[in-house]
Amino acid sequence: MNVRTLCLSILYNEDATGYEIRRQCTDGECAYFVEASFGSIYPALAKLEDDGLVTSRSQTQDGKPTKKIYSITEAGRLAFVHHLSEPLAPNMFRSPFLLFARYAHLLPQELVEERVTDFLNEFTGKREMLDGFLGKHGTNAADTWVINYGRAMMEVAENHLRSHMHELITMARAEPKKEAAE
Amino acid sequence: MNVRTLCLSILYNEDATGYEIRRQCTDGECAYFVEASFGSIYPALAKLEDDGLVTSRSQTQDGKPTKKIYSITEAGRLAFVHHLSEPLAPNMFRSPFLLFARYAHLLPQELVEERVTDFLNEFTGKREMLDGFLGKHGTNAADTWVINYGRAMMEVAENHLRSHMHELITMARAEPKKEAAE
DNA sequence: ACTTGCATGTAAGTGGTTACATGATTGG
DNA sequence: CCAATCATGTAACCACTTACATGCAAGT
Repeated sequence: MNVRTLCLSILYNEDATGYEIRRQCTDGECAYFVEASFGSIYPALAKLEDDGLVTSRSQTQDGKPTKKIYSITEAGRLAFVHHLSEPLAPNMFRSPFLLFARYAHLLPQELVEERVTDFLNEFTGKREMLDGFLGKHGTNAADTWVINYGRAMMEVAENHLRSHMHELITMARAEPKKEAAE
Repeated sequence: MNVRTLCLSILYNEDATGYEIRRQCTDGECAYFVEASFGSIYPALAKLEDDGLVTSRSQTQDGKPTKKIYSITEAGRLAFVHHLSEPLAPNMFRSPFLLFARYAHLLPQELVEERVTDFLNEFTGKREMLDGFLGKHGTNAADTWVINYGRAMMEVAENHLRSHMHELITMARAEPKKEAAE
């Protein structure tokens, strides 16, 4: 699932600038399962325009830079639906934390505690963000379904961690780091 | 968390060949949160050897190709622990399926049903794989912790999907794809 | 005075993947 | 006879990230 498709998915619902698309990827409802930076969004939009899948118009604003608003074309809508009909790329979950956790016994306790707390907070933050979206206007049934799925996942992660984080922390080296050479 | 660190993490516990490292990434206990292909593992091992973090010896076998067994050095162990002590890269979860799900209403019902079933089966498969590791020898406390964490996540994903997949399927277009032009 | 938000874009670099090249052995 | 497993490695390619370049306005 490349950035081009991601842009089409957002433009399917409403016109947007590159900047707004990026904001949706950072703070929007799909922030927990997609990612994209400016460096990939702007070239993606330019290419989509070359291919006739989107059009753009510039809008000057006072006090703010001119923005370039993109709209999806009929060809863009078709291409997007066609893309969704093809086999999906695999879901990927990569967790440096879980790799870290496997070696908890090699590391100082404070560090393990800090990392596990960060990990927990990540989920708490994301769950709260998703909660925020549920109350909002203009959220259709499918969006709500996706948000609820995310919520369910964040919730177990939180609960599981709260119940079991101390097991991991007690596996860590009790002595402070500097005494390791003794 | 790059492939070099991944190789060190495996070699920390036991000697291995590039081929075996890749197998552990595909079928091993950390298969659900890391990934690496031959094209990244072999160059990574070569570079680790250049840097003196691993050593290798060749072993001829009859009926099978000669293999190159890598061992971690003391410098490699230190580098690995040092790497774990540094700030962790963010966890990443990317799900083309969830993007797909948001547009269920645009797609034919059979397709949505197929994709959601594939998604469910992915979790069932992974949970079964993790169950298999729990019964095994030589699994230390931290590994068991990580496996249990994974199990917990797979389990809710499964249960949530089984309970809610039909909601998503009913959002899909009831008519078959080919009649879309009518 | 400094940072943040708005806004677009490019260039260099990275960290991979995919496909290719090679080849013996075993099992269906 | 074909596919899969074992086994190593390279080269071309790709998608994306990071840092850079630019600049004004509003808030702290």
